[in-house]
Amino acid sequence: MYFMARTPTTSDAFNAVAEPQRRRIIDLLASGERSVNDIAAALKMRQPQVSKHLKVLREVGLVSARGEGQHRLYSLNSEALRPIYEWVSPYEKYWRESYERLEQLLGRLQSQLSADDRENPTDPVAH
Amino acid sequence: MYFMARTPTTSDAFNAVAEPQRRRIIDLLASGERSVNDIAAALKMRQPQVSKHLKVLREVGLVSARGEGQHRLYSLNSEALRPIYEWVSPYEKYWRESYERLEQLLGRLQSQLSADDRENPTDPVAH
DNA sequence: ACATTATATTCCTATATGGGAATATGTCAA
DNA sequence: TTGACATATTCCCATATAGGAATATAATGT
Repeated sequence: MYFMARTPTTSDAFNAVAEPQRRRIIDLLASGERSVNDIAAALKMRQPQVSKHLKVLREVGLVSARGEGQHRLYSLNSEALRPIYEWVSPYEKYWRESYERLEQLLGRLQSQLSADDRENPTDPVAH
Repeated sequence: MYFMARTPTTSDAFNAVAEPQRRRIIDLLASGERSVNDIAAALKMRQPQVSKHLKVLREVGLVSARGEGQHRLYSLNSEALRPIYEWVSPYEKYWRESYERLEQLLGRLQSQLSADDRENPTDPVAH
């Protein structure tokens, strides 16, 4: 294939959850099974749009539908989020480490300041 | 605005990392600063494409460039991945829980089987 | 000034959206 | 069968790609 445009949303979970509305749907389904109209009402979306998003989510295995009856109950398959978690979670330690460095620095600055205060105290309520 | 097409890749980190090549760039930068050509060589990509991807990553704050000189050294700002981590990590417990349930079930099945064996032993090597 | 090297930008094009609107399909109940 | 309701699909359209190729811009060394 000569032309490779933007990766389709159905190519993997990363692309599927890039769309904010689909993340809202996933978040809603985390609390349990829901019908299409339930989802549409809860998220204030139109039914066809919800159906279309659910189709994308189904194609990447993020949700599955139970019951071919009048209502179709969609449920979350959180396992499909695993590749995202496994890719991103190793990075968590980086910002946690830099936060801890900041905390330590702040602690050192504070003890430095109180040492200065004892040597050269200033009146907290200047008149 | 009347028409809202697919969310731009520069709208947030979710959309930026949906592209696999950009994830490769991020993974490479995790090991330290790199110049554009370094990245292109390491990942076997063409330089203009790398520059374009870096532009997207810059616009969402995922990388920053140091030095306006001949070489520009790009470095990762992992903090920008935090929204992704914070969105996805609560789901980790779901599949861990279902894994633990499977493990427990397997354990119960195994002890059940050994109990059956003691009551009704079978020859492991039937001739 | 000039060549060299590094990086960024522009133009091109096939593809893929996502929402609105309308419609089709499917299922149940009387 | 005929409604009534739930869900899926189709068409439209403006927007946004991502890579290839060529070119522009920028900084450095001699």
